[in-house]
Amino acid sequence: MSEADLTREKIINAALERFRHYGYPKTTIAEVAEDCAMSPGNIYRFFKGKIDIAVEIARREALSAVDVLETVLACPHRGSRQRLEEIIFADLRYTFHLLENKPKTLELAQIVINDRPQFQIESLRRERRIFQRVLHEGKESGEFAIENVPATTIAIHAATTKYRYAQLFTNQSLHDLEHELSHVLTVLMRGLIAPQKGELAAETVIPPEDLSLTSRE
Amino acid sequence: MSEADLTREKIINAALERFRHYGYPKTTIAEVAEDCAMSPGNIYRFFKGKIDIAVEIARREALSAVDVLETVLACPHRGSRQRLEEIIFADLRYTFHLLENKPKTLELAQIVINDRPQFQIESLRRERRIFQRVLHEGKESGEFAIENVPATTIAIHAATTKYRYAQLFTNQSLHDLEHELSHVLTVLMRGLIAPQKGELAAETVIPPEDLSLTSRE
DNA sequence: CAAGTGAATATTTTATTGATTGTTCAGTGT
DNA sequence: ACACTGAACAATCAATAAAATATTCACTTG
Repeated sequence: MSEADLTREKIINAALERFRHYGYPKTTIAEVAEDCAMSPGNIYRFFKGKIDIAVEIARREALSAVDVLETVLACPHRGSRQRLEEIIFADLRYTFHLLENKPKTLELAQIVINDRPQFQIESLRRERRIFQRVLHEGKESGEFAIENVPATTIAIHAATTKYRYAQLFTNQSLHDLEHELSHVLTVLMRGLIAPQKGELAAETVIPPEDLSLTSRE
Repeated sequence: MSEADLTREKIINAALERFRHYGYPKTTIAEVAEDCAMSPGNIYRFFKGKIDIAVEIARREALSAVDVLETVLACPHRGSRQRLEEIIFADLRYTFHLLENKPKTLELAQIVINDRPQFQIESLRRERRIFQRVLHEGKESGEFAIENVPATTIAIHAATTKYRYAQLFTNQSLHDLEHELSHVLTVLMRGLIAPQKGELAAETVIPPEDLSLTSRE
């Protein structure tokens, strides 16, 4: 990593700390510069403006959120249904805890999206790509009866909107949301699973929470 | 209707006009009173405060929204699937046009919900009750294979959250949303419909818009 | 010349204050 | 007793002045 890149990282980390503690608006460039033992002006050799530091931080947060889902995806599983369900539950739990433990993260994301609407669109697209992998694999294995994988991916993603950053929509408890989601998934899965001579697919069971995925500190 | 009730109605209508034109915050009690040819003080014999006038107006709006869905429900239909789908599409279209044509209505609703969170909970509950009627009837007729009607009602309602006041979540066009919703409904309906020896239920077709339901002026 | 400074400037935020508005209530007329 | 008034008071808002901050840039430094 070049010298310049290291300086850039130093700035990002200093800003991250400040944003987490005091929030984006109350963090000044002068403070970040001081934390990095440099002058305010020098920040601008690495970032076009204050908002661009926030964009970079939010971009990394979004990528690490997708990483959590990828980790779930990588776990050995019995079938596509279970994989898909665990990913959606992981999404609910990860975003729920995020808003509970690091409320400034949401504030930052909203500020970034306000300035760069494209940011949200791309984050959603990345997430859908993971869903699509599972749906595709489920279709190949014959577990899912899907005619149009991209359209169905969008459908599953849209139908579970309420369970991403759920606190934005409702003040239900996580426990409540998990129960509700299990009912949603029961219907969705019955709609996806290849019909077996008159038998109804089983109800969704709430998977145990994998605490190793929860972001701590 | 008693004399007092008539005065109350006069106040509500005057306030409604003002709220629609100028919004809640920029409407003063003095103005509403003047429109009613009475003194500001007299308003308070009929409403505890300014916010309570807004609550009453929002309550009526919410009831008339449910009425629209009831109207759809009352139309003669071939089956429960079609009824349910038309209700959900009507919901999307009605709320979409509402936010497009009467943006002050949303502002008012948000102000009311902010002060009276219970208001939203009850509105959602009223809507779910309509869904539940259709699900129940579909179960009785054998068209739907549902074990737990209340839980499934909650599931269908939650899965279609994105299509109520959609502009709050996305800036997709109505046309886009209708397409997306048709995919969501395809999966949901396959999950609801009693399985028929290995046959996949048909894809959802976007129903024609019934313009008589659109709120005009 | 690459890395950085810090004072100057433009923009945004915050604090202050005067004006407006929501609400109350003693009082008027019926 | 009832329907209502309008002035008084408290709470809120809007305008603006003051302060803080983001950003630029001419200028060191190594």
